[in-house]
Amino acid sequence: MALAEKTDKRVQLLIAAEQLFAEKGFDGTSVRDIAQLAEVNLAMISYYFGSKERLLKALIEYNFNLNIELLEDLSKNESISPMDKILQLADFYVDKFILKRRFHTIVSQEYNTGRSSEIKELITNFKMRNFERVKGILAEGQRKKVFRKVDPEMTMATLIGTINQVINSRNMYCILLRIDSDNEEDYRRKVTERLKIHFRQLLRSHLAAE
Amino acid sequence: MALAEKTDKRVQLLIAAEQLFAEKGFDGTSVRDIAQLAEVNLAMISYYFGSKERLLKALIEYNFNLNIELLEDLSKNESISPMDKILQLADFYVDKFILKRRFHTIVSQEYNTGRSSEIKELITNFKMRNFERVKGILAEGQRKKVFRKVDPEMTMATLIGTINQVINSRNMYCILLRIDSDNEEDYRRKVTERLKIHFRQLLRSHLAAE
DNA sequence: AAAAATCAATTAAACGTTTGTTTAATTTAA
DNA sequence: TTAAATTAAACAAACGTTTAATTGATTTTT
Repeated sequence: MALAEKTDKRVQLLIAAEQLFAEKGFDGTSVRDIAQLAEVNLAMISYYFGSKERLLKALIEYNFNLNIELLEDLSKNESISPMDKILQLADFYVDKFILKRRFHTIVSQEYNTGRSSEIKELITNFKMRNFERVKGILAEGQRKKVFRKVDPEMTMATLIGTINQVINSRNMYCILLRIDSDNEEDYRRKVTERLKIHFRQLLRSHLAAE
Repeated sequence: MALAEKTDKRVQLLIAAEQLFAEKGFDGTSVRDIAQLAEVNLAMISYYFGSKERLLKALIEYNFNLNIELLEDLSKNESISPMDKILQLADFYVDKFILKRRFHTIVSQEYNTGRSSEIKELITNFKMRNFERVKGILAEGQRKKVFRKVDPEMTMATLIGTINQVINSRNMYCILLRIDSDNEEDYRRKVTERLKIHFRQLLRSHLAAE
């Protein structure tokens, strides 16, 4: 708690907001909830971010700008086969989405219901960048005759949709996979492994040329 | 006639609530919004449903109890091969989820952020029923040596997750698939077809025994 | 080096709206 | 005449945001 007091209050607010927006939704969370969890005066939200909505925007912008260069490297790497490339990409998405599951839950919610077109554009751009990356690998694989012809948009929907489904139905998959919902570390490890194995089998048979 | 008029305003409220909850979220929608769109006095919400939350519960219960017998028939039918059975089930889910996309968006939102444990249990039960159905077909296919061994929980996540991804990122897929977002009928036809073809290819290669 | 000035950080309190719900009166239908 | 349906108005509580005052630390002036 002494460490928390030392930390920047701006960061404390972002952390608290991420947790609460994911658990109760943007409109279901009051600025007083956030301030209380962050142990910060509620006026600091306006002071640092201007408004509750700009706090959300800052949260989204910060998370979207993480790890982008990591993915660029993978896409350009010529020494990896398309199949390994897509499997590594799937692993990357699994790791990142599961690790930041709260944030990605917020993104899912906000893309539908959010009233801010600024935020919607942010999310659309992020999704587009990800899709272009997948589409590029699929095209490369087809050019090299190691992938068969598939629907790139639907394949993307399957990749991201499967992960989102597991994240956004966490309660259910904790029951099905017999995972203690309170043990976040155990949840992360088990779900990550199951998803990666599933994708290895699914993507191989879906993409491999006959 | 008399009965229809009696429940008329109740139905109008349910229809308006479905649209608004899907577009702006449960907490983002006020009872005044709903009453205005339904052209009904806002006190009628408490009169008919008791509260805003019980209105949501009524909406969910009503939609979950549709088409259940239709699915039971398919599962029990012994004259259909497991592969055709799972493909018909996928088609069924695609049709139903796309047709009732607004409702299923609400379900996705509310399963994470909703504070009512009653509603969460409703949704869990619905998801469980669907999973048991899929799991049964997968087991039958493996018993008859026409399916290989796959992860049932993850396969379910892929099936429902892919559809949900398309529904919950509607903006994005309208851009990608060059669909006029305002033409609901065109959207429904094109997305439904793309999803069904994709599933036919994906599930066949994923499930077929070598 | 002490005092004064400056500016960002922080606070409690108050602001005007909007929220979901209830009330009590009135209309409608049987 | 009775009960259900419908209404406008009122309710307290919660909402996001702003205010004006105060603190704390750093810089400037004396």
